[in-house]
Amino acid sequence: MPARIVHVDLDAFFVEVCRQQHPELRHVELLVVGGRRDQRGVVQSASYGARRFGIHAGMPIAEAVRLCPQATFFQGAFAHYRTASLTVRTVLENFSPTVVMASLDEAYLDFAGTEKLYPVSLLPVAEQLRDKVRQETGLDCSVGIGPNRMLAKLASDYAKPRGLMEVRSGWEEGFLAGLPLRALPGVGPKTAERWAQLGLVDVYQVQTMEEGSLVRLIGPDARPLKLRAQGQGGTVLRPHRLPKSVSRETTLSYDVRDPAELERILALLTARVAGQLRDEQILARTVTMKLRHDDFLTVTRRHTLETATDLDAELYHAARSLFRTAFDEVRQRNRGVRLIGIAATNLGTSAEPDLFEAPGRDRLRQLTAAVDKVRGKFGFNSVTPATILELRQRRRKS
DNA sequence: TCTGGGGTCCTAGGACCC
DNA sequence: TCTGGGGTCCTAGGACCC
Repeated sequence: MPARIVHVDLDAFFVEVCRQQHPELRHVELLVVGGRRDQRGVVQSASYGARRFGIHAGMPIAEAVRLCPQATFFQGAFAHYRTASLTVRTVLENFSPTVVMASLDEAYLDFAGTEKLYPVSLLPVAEQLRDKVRQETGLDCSVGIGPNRMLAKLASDYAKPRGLMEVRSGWEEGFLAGLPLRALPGVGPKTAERWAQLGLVDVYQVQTMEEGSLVRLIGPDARPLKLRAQGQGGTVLRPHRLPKSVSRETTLSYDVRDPAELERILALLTARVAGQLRDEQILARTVTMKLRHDDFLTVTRRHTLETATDLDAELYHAARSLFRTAFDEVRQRNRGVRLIGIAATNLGTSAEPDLFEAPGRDRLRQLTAAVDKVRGKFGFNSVTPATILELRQRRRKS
């Protein structure tokens, strides 16, 4: 019995959520969301009208401005996206017990075991699902149905916007034959370009080529590519996975050369990461610090701790010494810093307390718990390191 | 045109151990 | 004094996704 996976993809999600939150944007046909027109950044999502000017997600804001100066540029709020996404999820949960959000605007649903209920096609359910999402959230979506995740997703891509598409088992190769390799998940711009240089552009070519020739042409990627071109893909949906990393990074509005200022920002980002770790009851053993020089050279430095932690002070201690090492290079190259970030990886649960905790750590933990309590009541910014306060005041003055 | 922020997964080399 | 092979952990970087 082939699996039955449904992929739901919200149409222009960020744009539509912004319209809902800001009525003055409702009738703006050329709307670009992601940043203001004078800000550093990239397009998060563009209205279908703006897309006709060639604007798409991932494009630098400055280029979008050049392509369509008359468009409205808007920066939305993450909290609104998250709320909308949770509402959609709730609607979807009425259709299947297994709903896995792949991102804020995408979900996979498992319809295994519904063969008696819907013996031939899931299209009628998909239609109900689309209408229900529209009715409950005001958002449009496209729905793809397939015998695995890859085909369900490609089907929803094909159906966009507001469409439905089902790839029944037996039709996989026929459906894929019309697509470029670039459409396959995992084939990004670099890989597509490399293969194009070798004359390999379309899925159809991979389907018809003998595996031996394909191996000689592109090497060890041949076998997995061949399988995907034939329509094979994962069928298991795994909900509630422990995250592999928790990170915060920020591109500064101007390039910074003062290490003290960067350390203050690093402290703030670290506090956010540590707060999330405690929220989710996760401990981290590895701290990664990231710097992007103003010429876009990007450097990471990481350190693995003796003992896993979720405490600001311990994470920051590691992050700061990594920063100091990495900043030497910035100085030697005589550059500024464009981006700074921190990631916690090597994660595990903090379910059971450590009976052999180092002395002194207990007090640090109590202090942190007190801070979390205040933040729980009054918001994250109600408690900040003194160094951050100074940063805020300076920003306010400038 | 001047390139976000949050992630996942993979590779490759070196240290270290048996 | 010139050396294996496998496993695991660590670091750094890169491709990719939305």
